Amino acid sequence: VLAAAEELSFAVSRSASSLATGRSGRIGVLVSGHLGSWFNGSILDGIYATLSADGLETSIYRINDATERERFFATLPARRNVDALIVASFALTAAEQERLEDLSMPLVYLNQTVPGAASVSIDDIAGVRTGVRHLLHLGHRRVAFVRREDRTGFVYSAAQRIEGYRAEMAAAGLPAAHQVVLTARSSTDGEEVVAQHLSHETLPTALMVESDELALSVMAACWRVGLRTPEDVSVLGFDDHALAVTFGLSTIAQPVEVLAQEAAGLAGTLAAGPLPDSVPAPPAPATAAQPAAGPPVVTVPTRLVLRTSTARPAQEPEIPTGSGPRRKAGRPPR
Amino acid sequence: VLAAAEELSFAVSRSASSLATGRSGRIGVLVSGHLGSWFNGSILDGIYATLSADGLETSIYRINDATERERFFATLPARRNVDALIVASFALTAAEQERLEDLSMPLVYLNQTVPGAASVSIDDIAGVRTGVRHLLHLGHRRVAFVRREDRTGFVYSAAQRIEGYRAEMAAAGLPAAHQVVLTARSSTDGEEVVAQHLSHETLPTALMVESDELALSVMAACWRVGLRTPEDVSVLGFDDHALAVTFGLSTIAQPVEVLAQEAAGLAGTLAAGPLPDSVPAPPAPATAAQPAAGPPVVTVPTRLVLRTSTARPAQEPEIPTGSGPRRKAGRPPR
DNA sequence: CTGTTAGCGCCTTCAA
DNA sequence: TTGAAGGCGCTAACAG
Repeated sequence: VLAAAEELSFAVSRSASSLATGRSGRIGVLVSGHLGSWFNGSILDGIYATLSADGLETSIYRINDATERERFFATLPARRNVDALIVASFALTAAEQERLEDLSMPLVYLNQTVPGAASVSIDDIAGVRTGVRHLLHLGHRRVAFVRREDRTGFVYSAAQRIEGYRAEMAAAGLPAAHQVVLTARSSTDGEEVVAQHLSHETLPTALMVESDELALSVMAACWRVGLRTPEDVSVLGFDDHALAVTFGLSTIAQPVEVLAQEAAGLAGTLAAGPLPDSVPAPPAPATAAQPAAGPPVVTVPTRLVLRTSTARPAQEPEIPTGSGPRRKAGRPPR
Repeated sequence: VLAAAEELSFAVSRSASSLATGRSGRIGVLVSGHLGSWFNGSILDGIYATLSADGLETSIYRINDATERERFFATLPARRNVDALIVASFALTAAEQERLEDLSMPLVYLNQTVPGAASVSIDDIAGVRTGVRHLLHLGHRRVAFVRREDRTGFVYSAAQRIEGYRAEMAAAGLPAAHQVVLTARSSTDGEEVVAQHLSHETLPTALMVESDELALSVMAACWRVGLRTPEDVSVLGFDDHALAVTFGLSTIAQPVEVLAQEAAGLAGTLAAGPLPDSVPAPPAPATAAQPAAGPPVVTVPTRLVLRTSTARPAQEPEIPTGSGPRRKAGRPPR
């Protein structure tokens, strides 16, 4: 009997087994934007890898614009079709978060912390602070931050990164007046950034860029007009995009594989837990004992990766680095 | 009644409906390698977009190594879990193709033509021929081809591209002796390519590179050693990677969105056709009339996209371009 | 045209 | 330990 099954390479129908067991063996991933973008692609790959190792499938829910966003939260297509949902998208509104609660299935937020919900994220602000600190320690004082305009109403955790810049600059005694923010309209808008950079009264010597994609575009635009990196300007990115290594871009690495693995593992575990009541549960009585520990909130560390786009500024800084012996100026190490 | 359903944002269970109807509303996509790679990501995005417009879901089957490859074809997990399969991976062996036939579900090959099967692909060879022709018309004679070593037993349609180079060079009266092939070990191995390039007795003036990813790596390596593009060497890529525009890489554009859309549309249509017999059909009698037309085989055109990495060679070519009046040498147009 | 019912394929429970 | 049966939620066929 088994031999025959083997012979015909019988595969169980997930539909039928799901109907019988009440679980679909599927984890949903809510993403926004292009699936082929560096972040989405990497996250998807990591999630797929760890889920498939557990025999689970990955279901994608992609939201590209306001209409799709509205419809997703109106119809909640994930309901009863996945066992858990990983939210790896823009920042949700409170109303949207509540709506997802209605799903009565485990939720895992990725790069987005929600009170009372499981999440796994990096610390965007700490990451940027590390990056800016690195530039300051190299001797830079005129450090600009390069950000990207918010797109169509979608806010990402990356939008917080500028706060890390502000905080670290302020901590170094370089408050608002010394801070310079350059703004790109899109991630490929390096030209505009260089234009703003070159228009500034006192040329920044280093650029902390919100994302690698934008940083690469900025570097390319620099080179086009003859600005060398790091000789004329240091450029530091954020993400560790696949092509950062190709172009020698120093960056704050965001460990997407770890992020994805943690989120997927968590989602898988939670999904394997007790089945949610099929009938909408009545509001929990106020007397119910609170669960001892809240849902897991994991933060994975970022890491500064030095390549060849950052170095000490060409001129000796006017302000000494601070404590420690004053070092002799030398050629920045390659 | 309907109001109540609306209220609770009821969503049908795909599992149950699939069990009842015999169709899962799901299309499988077989891919290999990293889901976040430019090609996989773009294809997935396009497929997802057109499928979801038809209310279909996308199921990913990713094969990363020989073990996974073997297991996929042994267990055929797609069986009974998707309504059609899009094969967007390495070139399948004849045995593997036959195995997929066992699934008795519609198959659509993407960038891979299989006799008797539906497929949608670009013409890799014609694409490269166009690219090489462009370089020859610019006046280049010492045109090298840059390829990537086969990885672990996975052969991709891109491996044929070198044939386009050979053919076009030969057609231009530049046979084997004039042809130069540089080989990279990986897509990020530009250094090695430039090393080989600079070691060659007579320096090629143009490089036709198998893929944009590799071309970007080659350009970066060129710049690192002071070789300018296109002044010192023209570089032409293949794909139209998202970052090609950022770095001004001229390229043969492969319209992935179209590819994906066609494949998904085809798969959706075929999946909507008659249900396959659930009992394995007996071998068709030899007398059965052949269906009039074979399955659809669509070829989508590639397109030369000129940016700033290709130009006329610095020196006047030794051999005149051929027919037509000899033009005066001038600065290559930017 | 609306209301009822059988059954899709699998899992789990209960009986043998 | 092995075998038979009910039901998961939905659809389609059928009866009213």
